[in-house]
Amino acid sequence: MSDQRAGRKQNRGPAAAADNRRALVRAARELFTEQGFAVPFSAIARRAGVGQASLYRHFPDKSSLGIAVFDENLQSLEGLDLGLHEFLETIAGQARVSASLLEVLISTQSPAALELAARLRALIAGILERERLDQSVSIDDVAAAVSMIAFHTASSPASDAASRAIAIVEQGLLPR
Amino acid sequence: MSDQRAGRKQNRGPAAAADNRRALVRAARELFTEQGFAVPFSAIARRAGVGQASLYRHFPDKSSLGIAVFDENLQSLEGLDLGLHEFLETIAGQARVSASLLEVLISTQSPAALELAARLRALIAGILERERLDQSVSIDDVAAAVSMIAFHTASSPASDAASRAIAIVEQGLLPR
Amino acid sequence: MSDQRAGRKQNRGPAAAADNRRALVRAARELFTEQGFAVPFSAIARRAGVGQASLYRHFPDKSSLGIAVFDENLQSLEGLDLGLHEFLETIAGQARVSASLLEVLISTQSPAALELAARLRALIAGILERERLDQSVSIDDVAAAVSMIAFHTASSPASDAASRAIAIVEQGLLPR
Amino acid sequence: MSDQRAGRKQNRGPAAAADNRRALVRAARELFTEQGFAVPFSAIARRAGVGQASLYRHFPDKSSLGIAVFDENLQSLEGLDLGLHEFLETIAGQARVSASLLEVLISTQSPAALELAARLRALIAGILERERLDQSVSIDDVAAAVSMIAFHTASSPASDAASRAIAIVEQGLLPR
DNA sequence: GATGAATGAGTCTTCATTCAT
DNA sequence: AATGAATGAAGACTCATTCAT
Repeated sequence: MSDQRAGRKQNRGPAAAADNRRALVRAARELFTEQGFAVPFSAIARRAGVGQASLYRHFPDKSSLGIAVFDENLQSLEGLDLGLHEFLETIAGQARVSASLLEVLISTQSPAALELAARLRALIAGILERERLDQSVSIDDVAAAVSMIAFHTASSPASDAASRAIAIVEQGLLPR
Repeated sequence: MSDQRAGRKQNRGPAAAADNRRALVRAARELFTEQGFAVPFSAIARRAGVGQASLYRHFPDKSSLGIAVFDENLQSLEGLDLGLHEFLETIAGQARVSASLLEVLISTQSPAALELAARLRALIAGILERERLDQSVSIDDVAAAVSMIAFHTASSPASDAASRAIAIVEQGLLPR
Repeated sequence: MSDQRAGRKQNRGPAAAADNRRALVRAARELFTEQGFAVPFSAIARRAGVGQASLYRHFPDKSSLGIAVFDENLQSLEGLDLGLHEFLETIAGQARVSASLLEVLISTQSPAALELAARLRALIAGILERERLDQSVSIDDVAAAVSMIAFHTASSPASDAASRAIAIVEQGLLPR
Repeated sequence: MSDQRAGRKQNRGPAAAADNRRALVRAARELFTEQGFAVPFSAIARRAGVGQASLYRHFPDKSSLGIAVFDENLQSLEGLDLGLHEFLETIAGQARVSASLLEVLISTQSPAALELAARLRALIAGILERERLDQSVSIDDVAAAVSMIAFHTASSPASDAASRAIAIVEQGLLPR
């Protein structure tokens, strides 16, 4: 009778920490996409193949997980120098995740969340500058547009929900 | 203190039926406003001061309650001959409720829900006619605008969320 | 506005009493057949098209309803002068109801229930006499056989459950 | 009295898993015996002294618990090389449990349930071979006999219900 | 005497969170 | 530091029974 019970996962020790973290963030992104931010916290650990308590060690609550997902999303966007239209399409393309992350921003006042909000605004500012819109379009307007597109697209079953929302909002933002 | 055990509510008999129904719809509207559509179904009975089973007798599920609230809202709007702007402001003014009702429409395919959807479209059609916009603005666009405004305003803590969203969307709808 | 609310059943007064009683017994028999004795008491009133409280007035509990059904069954059997085989087949043919009624007999000690038990034994005694088996087969044995057939047939999904059970039990009863 | 609030149970950690499983199966057997298969699922957790959710972790529904009890029963029988009479007496001796397990077999089509049914038939086949009855008595007949004995004995308050049922059925099975 | 609505207790099931190993 | 099992508190839903009309 060995010490290791069948079916019990190897305890790989500290070395697993980074791997686990990555797996958790990936699982969270998948589940936010499939089921929205309301997924059971425990489902994320299961999907990641990680123990329940390890999830709590890395992320004490769902918000902190959302922040980690958000952070990755921002990082990839920050490298792209997108135009406004592509930016909005990217948001809409991951509408379920985008909406989840906005929920986090709304419900959390942690420094980490505030920092993300600031980075999002900086990202928008860069886009506006690049498109020479920074005189006519405010960051707040674009932020509102992002929220409208994300929540609407995430909720609507219509296949053209995203493109319709983008079309309306884009015309709504541009100077007459 | 009478012989009657405190906490046990009087059974007012069938006469209470209409009162109870009204109280339930009112409580639902309040709680949808305060906490969104995700509010526990049982909380509505509690708020209405009505037994759990009575809630189920009147409304077998949360959707049917949402439909009742929606129906009242539509009825009041149908009498008003609003303009587009006032219409959108009304939606935004009860954003939490509006968003809840849209969730019902999305998640339910019952005949009652479909009828409400049709009435909502008819309401929009009337507005577009009255404003002579029916050639240039589609009902689908306005419906999407309603959804965007409702979900965004319901989610955003910013005090000017509604007016900003309406401004963007209104310009986005109008013909260039 | 008349006194009579739409959808509210006419209160036919005392004249309805006998009709209601009949409808309740019939509904009980149907539901015992379809779903067994465990059907919700309230379902019986609904099926009978009778108010909940009227059910309670006629039959204060499910046992008393079962007794009424049982009584009708016995009355029809008492007029038939069946042979043992036909008797057992009749039991098996209404296995769900038979099992329900046996449950009543087991769980109730009311005079009415005891009287039914006595009548059932008398019925069996008559059969044994007619078949000249009263010297070799005891009433208790037949009663046990009835119970075995009823409960087994009521429970088994096999299509030949009844005939198999009858065959076994019949050979088991007869003198070697 | 320690600092720990009374009523809050120690969390013994994973080490308790096997103990809990055993306690649950034992509690289920007891309660099936005392109250039949209709016993509330939650009562089993209470009797076992185990949290509600732990019960669900080990056994997602009552059927799977019934299968575990059944499995233990079969295992003990499989080692005994019983004769037909002793076999039937064993069934009758635990009639309430036997009847509960038959209910599981009837209501469930899971692979685990089908496997148990197969093992039961194999057990019967072995008995018939050992008693040189395999030419004259079918497995189906014995299975029906088991069901009749179990359900009848489980239901009947008569003290001699089991022996009477066995006597009838045994003569009914044997070749004339 | 009939009606059907009201009531709260009880059961099932899931979830966030904690803990021994 | 990871693991997965344990915990009890909610929430959904149903039922037997009672009551005003």
